[in-house]
Amino acid sequence: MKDNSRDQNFFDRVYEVAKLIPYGRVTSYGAIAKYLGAARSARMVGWAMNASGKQEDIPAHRVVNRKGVLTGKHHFQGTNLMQQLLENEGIEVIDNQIQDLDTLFWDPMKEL
DNA sequence: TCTATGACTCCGG
DNA sequence: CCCGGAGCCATAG
Repeated sequence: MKDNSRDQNFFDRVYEVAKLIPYGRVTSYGAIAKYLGAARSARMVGWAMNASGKQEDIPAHRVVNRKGVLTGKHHFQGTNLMQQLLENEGIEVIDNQIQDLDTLFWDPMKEL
């Protein structure tokens, strides 16, 4: 057990923020990373999401890249599961890209 | 220890 | 907005 303080915290932070994403809304990795104070570690947020498979309450499908593209849909179980989940929340997704992103985008820095 | 990789983002053209 | 290149940083092998 060395010092699990920082790492564990980072992952947990990401999970908590992901859980805080409102229904029918989406955000970007960079936004979460920035909110956590690791704006330059957007990739790490994605990595945390990858590990989120251990957590069932993590709506990773609400997290997309800055373009609103479902870059991580490939990591979901189903081929189009991510899109299905988003559409289920009333989010229109075309060609792996979220439509009307401006309205659906949820910025933790701005909302929290 | 070092290298490669990636669910990203920013910058210049 | 699209394209190519560079930066960043934790994890895996």
